[in-house]
Amino acid sequence: MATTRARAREELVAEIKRSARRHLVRDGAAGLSLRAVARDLEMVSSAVYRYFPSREDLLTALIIDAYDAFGAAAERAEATVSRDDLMGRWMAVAHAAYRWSGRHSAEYALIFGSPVPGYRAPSDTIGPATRFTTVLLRILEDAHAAGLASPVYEPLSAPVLDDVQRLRSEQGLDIEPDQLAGAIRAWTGLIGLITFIRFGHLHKVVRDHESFFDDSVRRLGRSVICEVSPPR
Amino acid sequence: MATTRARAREELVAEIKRSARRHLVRDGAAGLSLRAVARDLEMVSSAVYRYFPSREDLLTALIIDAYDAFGAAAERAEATVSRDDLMGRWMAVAHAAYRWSGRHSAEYALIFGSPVPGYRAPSDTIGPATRFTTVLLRILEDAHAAGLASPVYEPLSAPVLDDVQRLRSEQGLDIEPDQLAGAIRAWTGLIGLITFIRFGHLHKVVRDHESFFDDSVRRLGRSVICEVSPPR
DNA sequence: TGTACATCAGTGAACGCGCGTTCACTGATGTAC
DNA sequence: TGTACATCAGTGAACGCGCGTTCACTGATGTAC
Repeated sequence: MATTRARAREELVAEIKRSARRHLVRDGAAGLSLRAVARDLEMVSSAVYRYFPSREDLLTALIIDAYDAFGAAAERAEATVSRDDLMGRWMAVAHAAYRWSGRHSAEYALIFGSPVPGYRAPSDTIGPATRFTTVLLRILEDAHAAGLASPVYEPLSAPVLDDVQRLRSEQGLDIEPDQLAGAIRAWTGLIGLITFIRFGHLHKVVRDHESFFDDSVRRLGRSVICEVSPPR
Repeated sequence: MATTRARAREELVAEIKRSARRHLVRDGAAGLSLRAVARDLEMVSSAVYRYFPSREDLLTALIIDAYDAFGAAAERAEATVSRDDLMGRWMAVAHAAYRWSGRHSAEYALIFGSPVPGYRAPSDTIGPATRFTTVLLRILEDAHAAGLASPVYEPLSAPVLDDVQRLRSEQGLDIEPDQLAGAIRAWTGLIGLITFIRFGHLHKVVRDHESFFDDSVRRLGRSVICEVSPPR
């Protein structure tokens, strides 16, 4: 049974992170301040140190939470689509990522924006970071199994093939190297596209960002997933 | 004739920016400090105000310079390739952008990284920002003129078509809407890819970043430019 | 070419603010017997 | 169930540091006649 103290602790940790996330929006990661958070919660600044040993640890916790929430949003969206609608699953995940990046712009910038100067992410962040890519990989594995992986128009260059084969055996993935390379390109393209749009580089170019996103992401998906079974 | 004073002023403006760029590397945009710059140049902090009326103005100058240098690097690289080697021109520009982003990581983050909290870019930054895209567009216009624009496999959705047509007439571009949309996707893909790699998201995935970049960017290029003339 | 005045560069002090982190302490909660 | 001790949460003061910006001032450079 959790003691009163343990429950109070959990709640306060959550409140600190909530407050920190709010400050992130206004001041960015570099401007996140323990003192500001303490003021928010009406505690004395040194009290925060009972919960996070340093500013950097708080930042790490926020990064982990952000990766986790980002991955969870993808999982939820993907779960609503029928298993064999592979393109539908890709589009659902992509749109979930796009929407999440809009609703949590500061947290998105925290994980996909400029590296925070002087901050080195500890290894704890790796696990949560893979939650999102795992969803993508599952779609691709299913496409591979269903024979719906896109045909290869262009062979990989030798160094890329090497890299991909190493990754494949390291992770024990049941996908052809060409397809795995395609998956990495699709993933890279998706995050790159979201980052580019959310950081404002399309502002004076395109008005309807969401439609442009949809169009681009569908093409990315098609480079990896066939929508109709190939003729036998 | 430039007076002694005017020349001294130009030099000091340049030195201040040089110093500021160095600080950018260590502390990021949010941490850029006029006082640190002043210490660097062994002047009193208030003296910097003779050259830049505020921290924000210095930041703006750095952003303008960064866009400008980025565009200039692209221009130089593109100029070394024969005019009718369209794919070669695309690859040259892409690799120049990639190399520049590595050699000037702080400045790259300044223009393509997370928005600086509380900073609103003035309209002076728009001009320099288009220098790079102008290079890309010229390649595409030449491809169009030479009949080497890639075939269209998939029509644009209505809202994207609208956006692109508006842009085409606004900018007076001599490119088909489908091709222009492709150009925007290629540009977005290029910067998205560079950002993704430079901000470290491929670290544990792929070892040979440059080869992966080359492979991805070549595919991006092929979606817009044919390498051989289509049969008549 | 020489002088009178205007402009500009740089100084030094100050204002008012913020920050991360440490430390000795008080009082409350939890645990072992 | 009750007591003794250990653990933990939160306080308040302090250390030592940083920041942007303003302002009255001195002395050098530029300009107009």
